[in-house]
Amino acid sequence: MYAGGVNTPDRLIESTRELLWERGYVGTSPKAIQQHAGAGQGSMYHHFRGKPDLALAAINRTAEEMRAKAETEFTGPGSAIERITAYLRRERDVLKGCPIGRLTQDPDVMADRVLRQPVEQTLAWLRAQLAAILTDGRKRGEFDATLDPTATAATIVAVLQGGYVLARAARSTDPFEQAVNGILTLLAGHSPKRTP
Amino acid sequence: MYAGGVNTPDRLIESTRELLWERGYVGTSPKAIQQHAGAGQGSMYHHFRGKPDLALAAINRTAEEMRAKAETEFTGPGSAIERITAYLRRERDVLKGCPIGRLTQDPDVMADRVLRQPVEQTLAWLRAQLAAILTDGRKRGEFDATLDPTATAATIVAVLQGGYVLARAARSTDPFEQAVNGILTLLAGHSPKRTP
DNA sequence: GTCTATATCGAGATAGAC
DNA sequence: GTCTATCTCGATATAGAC
Repeated sequence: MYAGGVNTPDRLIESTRELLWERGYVGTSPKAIQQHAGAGQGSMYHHFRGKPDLALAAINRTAEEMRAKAETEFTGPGSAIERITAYLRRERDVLKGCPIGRLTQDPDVMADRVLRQPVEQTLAWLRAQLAAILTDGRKRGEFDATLDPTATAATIVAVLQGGYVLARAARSTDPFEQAVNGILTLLAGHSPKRTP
Repeated sequence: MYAGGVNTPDRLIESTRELLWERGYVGTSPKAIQQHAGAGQGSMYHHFRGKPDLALAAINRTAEEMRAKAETEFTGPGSAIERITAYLRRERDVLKGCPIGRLTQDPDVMADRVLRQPVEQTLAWLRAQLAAILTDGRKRGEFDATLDPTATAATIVAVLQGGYVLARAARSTDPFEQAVNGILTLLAGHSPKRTP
């Protein structure tokens, strides 16, 4: 109830965000949203045209929030590897997984151009940002020349997304943390300063 | 129709496997399974007690198949890095994702001990196998001492699972392949033979 | 074993009163 | 803006005939 929102449309959006995160699009009913938001049937259909409309508002807000959070770490102080470390080690609700990534498994979301778009864009943006940071780091001599920024960026985002999957399967954050530690160790090994 | 099975129970299981893969547990109805299998209502409920029972049979079969396939690559010829490469680069239906990993996003699956178990076990087994291969590789001098087999194994499985997510979001296999290339390059960089 | 009939419930929405 | 009534389907079965 009262999912953080001030007015009814806001509470409906916040409730939808939470339910989409926990149960996905297919598993979330209008009725469940209404109950979670403490809003009536008529109220919901007054403010939104239906489930897809409400879901779009929820997904957009989540995507925006995700980018804003990542941006503070990406544009923060420190070397490339430090900024990437800050991003990967940020406090997260690991067992709940990624609210955007999980939507890629939702057939009704992926079948809808409009709902799919923020998912597509957000993950593409993440990869691009990390690639830029890696390119920057390579210029500053943090990584050797064999490191491909685009490929490595995809690897890093994949480790996050896959780390969530492993954590959920194990019902433990351990595999997530191991995966993050693993990629950071491997990245450190690509420093030209390394003495084998 | 006729989802590869010979008899009715078999066709029902195969149909369930395909639908679970495409639409998940919540998004798959008994009716859809029956139509896909070309079986009637009564027929399905004669052979299986209901949707969870049928799903369990389907998930178990998928899990078994996944382990069998991975095992041929893990126990194949070649160095540790070669076996890992063979596993990661195997022909896959990348855009469909991992039929086991996707179940971690299914609230009704994760809420059921029995349905959850094969998911949990399969991914744990994968990590353990890769850790063993990495330990072996380190003993043979393929990797330097800083490489942690358990952490790196989690990273590798996460790259796969996350690579699927990125590919689905982009509706392209490119990010998957980039992620795989990225992790393989990073692993190669951890060879003690490397001259920086 | 398979078929059809029937039952209950929830999903997703529209209509019109207040 | 919000509420209640109502509607149509589909989800998920059970029962009993064939």
